[in-house]
Formats: sequence, structure tokens, C-alpha cells
Amino acid sequence: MTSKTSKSVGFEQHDHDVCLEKAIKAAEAYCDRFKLQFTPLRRKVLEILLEEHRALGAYAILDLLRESGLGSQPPVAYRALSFLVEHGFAHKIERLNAFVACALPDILHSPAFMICRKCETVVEAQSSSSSFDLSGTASATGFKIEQTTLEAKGVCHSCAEMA
Amino acid sequence: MTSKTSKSVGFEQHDHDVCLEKAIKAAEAYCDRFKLQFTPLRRKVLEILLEEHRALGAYAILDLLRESGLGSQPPVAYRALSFLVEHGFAHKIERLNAFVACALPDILHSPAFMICRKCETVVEAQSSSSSFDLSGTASATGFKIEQTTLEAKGVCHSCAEMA
DNA sequence: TCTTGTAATGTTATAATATATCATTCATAT
DNA sequence: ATATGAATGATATATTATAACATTACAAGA
Ligand SMILES: [Zn+2]
Ligand SMILES: [Zn+2]
Ligand SMILES: [Zn+2]
Ligand SMILES: [Zn+2]
Repeated sequence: MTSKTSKSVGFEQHDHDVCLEKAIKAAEAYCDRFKLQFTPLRRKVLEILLEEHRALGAYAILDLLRESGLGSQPPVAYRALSFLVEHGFAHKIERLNAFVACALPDILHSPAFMICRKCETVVEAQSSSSSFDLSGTASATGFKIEQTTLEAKGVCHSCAEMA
Repeated sequence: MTSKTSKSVGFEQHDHDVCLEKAIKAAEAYCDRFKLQFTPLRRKVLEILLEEHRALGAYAILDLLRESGLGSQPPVAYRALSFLVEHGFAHKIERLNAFVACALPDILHSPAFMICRKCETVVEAQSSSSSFDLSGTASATGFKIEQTTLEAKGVCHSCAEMA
């Protein structure tokens, strides 16, 4: 059985070079279109995240940045990360306080993740913003869900009325 | 329209005394049944969380504990919180690095939350572990979803095979 | 060209969240 | 009463994240 709202990218083998290049190209195109600056720093952080389908903490990223001489203090990493997250090139995994490159860069989506607690692989599944069915993706890939986190941020009725 | 997988508790008015007492009683009963120690400290932390349907950070909780002379160092709060979370009496809101009392203490559930960014109210919706539909609860309560976080932790196919 | 505004980056300091470790006390069962 | 494990106390430190201010890069308008 497969879901109509979820489609996985990960766990199974795939051509990661294509994956990586597609993401960079998508970011370039998007920044070009919206006059955003895809600076060397931001590009490098995205490249670091794209290396693997794993989540990296800000300080791990910072270490790698330092190695390539592109910045060494926390705000440098956090700023680049918030740019990438803000524009959808990367996502924050709240459970891990860590970041992953978006695996679906050319698709408008609300991200959903399956996180293996053993190998730490993070698979991004496609979904709509308020309806989720991970069970399809999970069973299709053989992922065994143990625990889920679902948190919707927004504005409640009474707060909306005030404005 | 209402969802078959989600039912809200919150935002709208409700008898909070009942809410509070029900949660304490449920915790007592559960601990009794499973021979868990519902110590004064753990009870106090749950009471603190039950005061309001808002998420409290560990250090805010710690301040309140200190006031009642029940502990003053971080591990005290974190231990009580992990006990409460482990047994389902409370949940961690990952997006906020904060904790809420469970609003559905007598129902087996995988928690889902709607968080108002203005008043910081946290509403818990009932859901199954791998399929969610917050849109029903959201529209029923007038909550406007802006962003969602969906993260499933588990074990991937290849890691499961190794074991 | 010059200036001036804005975005990005550099730098220092510190805040906020969370855990490791070891000592002590308490509950419970033999 | 005594041995056992669970819970708490206490100290130190790790990890994650941001505030605040200085500097540089770059482009639009004078
Ligand atoms: Zn994505
Ligand atoms: Zn795995
Ligand atoms: Zn709950
Ligand atoms: Zn509100």
C-alpha cells in the first residue's frame, strides 16, 4: 500500500551526485529568481549538509566551515543555516537540534521526516501542511516507526480575532 | 467538518479544575498499577505543568520548584520531567524546548500539538502514531496552521535487518 | 565619483538548554 | 536489620543558540 500524500527519498540506494547537484542548482535558480544572495558561505553550508542524508548540528557544521576557512564563530553557522531554512533549502530536525538539506528541492512541500535512531539517516517524505500519512512511506521503505512528533505552529481563533 | 483521527482539548473554554484533577488522578492510578513512585517532586512538577495549557521550559519549572523548596538544581527538574514524559503524563514540545502536561491522560495516544505563536497556548490533539489529520481539529477550533513539524523516529529497514 | 543605505560577515560575549558524575537518602523486600 | 535498587542532592560541565556591536561589500541615487 502506498500513500497519496507521501513519497520517500532515501534509505534505499540512489544516485547521490544527482541529488546533490539538483539541490545546488535549485538553490541557485531560486536565489537568482528572488534576488537572494547565494554567497560562498551559504553555498558551502548547503554543500556540507548535502554530503549525506544525515542531520548535522550547528557546531559540527561550524567545524567543517572552519576547516575550509569560511568562518569560525557560532553566529556564522547559525546565520547561514537560518537563511537556508527560511528559504526551504534545508530543514531543522527539532528532535535532534540539527539540520538536513532539503531532499525535495524542486517541490513545494511541508516537510516530514523519518529518522533512524541506529544509523541516524534522515529521510524526507513529501506531505501536505495539515494532513500526514507516513505509514505508506514507512511500510514502502521498511521503516519501523516507534515514535512521532507532530507540532503545528499557527494562530488560535481568539488571537486571530484580536488582530 | 471534523476529523476522525483528531479531537481537540483547549483554546475554547473548559472546566480546568476537572482537567487538572483528572490528570493527577490518572497519574496516581497509573503509578499505583505499575508500581511507579509518584513522589512529591514528580507530583509537584506535574501540578506545575497542569496549571495552564502552555509549555514551560525546564528552567522555568525549576524556578517554581525552588519556590516550593523542592529542588533547585537542573537535574532535579530534568529527572522529574523525563519520568513524566516517559510514562506519558507530560510531553515535550520539541519546537519550544519545553514541556506540557498531557491533556488526554486516559487515552492511549500519540500526541500532536497546535501551538499558538501569540498566546503560546498549546492544544493537544488525539491521533494515531502514523497518520495525522490536524486540519479537522484546526478548522473546528479556528486554529490557523502556519507551519508543521512532523518527525518520526524509528529503525530503518537495513538497520532492522542487522539485528 | 561620491555618498549613503542595506545586506552580509566578523567578533566577542553570554544566554539557554541539557547531561555526566558521584554522594547521599529513601523505599521496599527479604 | 539489612541489603538492594530507586530517587534525590550537589557539583561541574557540555551543548545549543543568540545578543550586540564592528566591519566589509556592494549597489542605487546624488
Ligand atoms: Zn524539504
Ligand atoms: Zn538505519
Ligand atoms: Zn498526551
Ligand atoms: Zn492564541
